[in-house]
Amino acid sequence: MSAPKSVVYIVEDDPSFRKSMERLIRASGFEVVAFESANSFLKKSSVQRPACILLDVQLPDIDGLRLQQELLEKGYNLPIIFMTGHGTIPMSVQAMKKGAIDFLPKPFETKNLLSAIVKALERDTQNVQEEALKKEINVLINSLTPREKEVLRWVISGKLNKQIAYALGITEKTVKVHRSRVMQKTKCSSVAELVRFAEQANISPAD
Amino acid sequence: MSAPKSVVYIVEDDPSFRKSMERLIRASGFEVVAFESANSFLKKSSVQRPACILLDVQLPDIDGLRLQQELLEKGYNLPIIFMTGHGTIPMSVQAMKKGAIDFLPKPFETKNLLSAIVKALERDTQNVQEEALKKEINVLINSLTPREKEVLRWVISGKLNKQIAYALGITEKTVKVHRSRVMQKTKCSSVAELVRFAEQANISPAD
DNA sequence: TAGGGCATTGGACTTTGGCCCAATACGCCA
DNA sequence: TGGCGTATTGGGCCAAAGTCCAATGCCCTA
Repeated sequence: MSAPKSVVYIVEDDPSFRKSMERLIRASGFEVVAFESANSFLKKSSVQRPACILLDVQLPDIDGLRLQQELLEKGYNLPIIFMTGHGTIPMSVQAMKKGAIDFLPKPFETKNLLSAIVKALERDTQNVQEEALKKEINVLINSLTPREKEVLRWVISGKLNKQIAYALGITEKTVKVHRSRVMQKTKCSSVAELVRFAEQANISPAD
Repeated sequence: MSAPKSVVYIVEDDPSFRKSMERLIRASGFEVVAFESANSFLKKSSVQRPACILLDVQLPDIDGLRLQQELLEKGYNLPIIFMTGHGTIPMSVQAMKKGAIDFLPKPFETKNLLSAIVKALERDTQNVQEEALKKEINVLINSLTPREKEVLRWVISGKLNKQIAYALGITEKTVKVHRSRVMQKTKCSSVAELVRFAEQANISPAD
C-alpha cells in the first residue's frame, strides 16, 4: 500500500508569482496543480486527496473569500491557505473564522508557507480518513431495514428487549430477531461496540 | 433558577477608550469589570462565569497576545475578543489560530463588537456547562476503587464477565461484584449508558 | 403468478448477567 | 490492636440475551 501523494492546488492569477510558487512547492516534494482563476479551479471535475488549496484573495472572477464560502456550502472540506498582496485584518479574521489554515500577506517567508502547507495536508489526511470511515459505516447502516434501525436506536439507549417490544408494540421474540440481525449487519459483537458504532453514524438513542 | 449574569472583562490601558467601552457594554445589559493592564487582570483572584475578555493588544506590561497564550497555558478557557489600534494581519491570524472570538481594529462598529460579545458569552456558557458536567462525572469516577476502574474499562470494551475474569486472573463471580458496584457508583443502569459515561470521562476501553 | 425481501411469532435450549445471602484475607489508620 | 475499606470467593436463584429450529402474512417485482 503506497501512500497517495499529496496535492497542492494553487489558485493565483499573477502568472509569474504562480509559477514561482509552483516551482517552490514542487521542489519541496508535493504534487502541484495550478489555476489562474477560481472558475477554472471549480471546473476541475475530480479532486485528488489528500490536498489543500493555496488561494489568492484577489482573483479576476470570484473573490478568494467567496470561493471559500462556496466550497464550504458544497461540503468540500479542503483546507485553505490564503495569500494576498492587499489584505486587511477583517479579511484575514473572516477567513480564519471560516476555518482557513493560514492567511499570508505577500511577501511571506518560504518557511511559513511550507509549514502551513504541511499543516493543511495533515489536516486533510485526517479528513480523508474520517470521511472514509463514515462512508464504510453508512454502507452498513444502509443495509439495515427500517425496523432494524428502530430497534438499534432502542438498543443503544440501553433498553431491555422487553421494553423495546412494548415500545414498538411487538413481541420480545421479534425484538430478539431484529436485534441479532443488527449485530450481524453492523459487524458488532457487543452492545458497547454498537453504541460507539451508532455514535459515529450520528444515530441518537431512542426515548 | 435565575440565570447568572454574564461578565465582560475589559483590559485596556487608554482610560478614555476604556471608559467609553465600559459605558457602551454596560448599556447593553452586561456586567463589566475593567482593568488598565494585563497584570492587574491576572491579579484578580476569582473569575465570574460565564464571561469573556475584551482585550487590547497593546498594553503597558504584557502584550495582549502574550496574555492569551498565558491564559491558555493556565487552562483558563475564557473567550477573548481583541481590539487594536495598530494591528497587523499576522497578529490577527495568530490570535484567531489560538481561538480568539474576534479581532477588531479600532475604530470598529458598535454592532460588530456587540455581536462578538454575544458570541463569546454564548461559547463561555457552553464551556461552563461542559466543565460542570465533567466535574460531576469526575466525582463519580473518583469514587471507584482501582479494581473497579479496571473492570469498567473491560466492560466498556464489550467483554464478557468470563473474559474479564480471565484477563484479571480472578473469578467471574468477583467480576460480577465489581461490575455491579461500578453500575451503582456511576449511577448507570445499562452498559450503553456506561459506555457514554466513560467516553465523557475520557476513559478508553481496555484491550 | 411465483419468488424474494421484510416483519412477525413460536418453541426449546444455553449462556450470560444481576442480585440475594455470606465469608475470608490484606493493609492501613486511629 | 480493633475496625474500616478493599479485594476476593462461594452458592443459589431468576431474568435477560443469544441461538438453533420452523412458520406465517404482506408487498413488490420479475
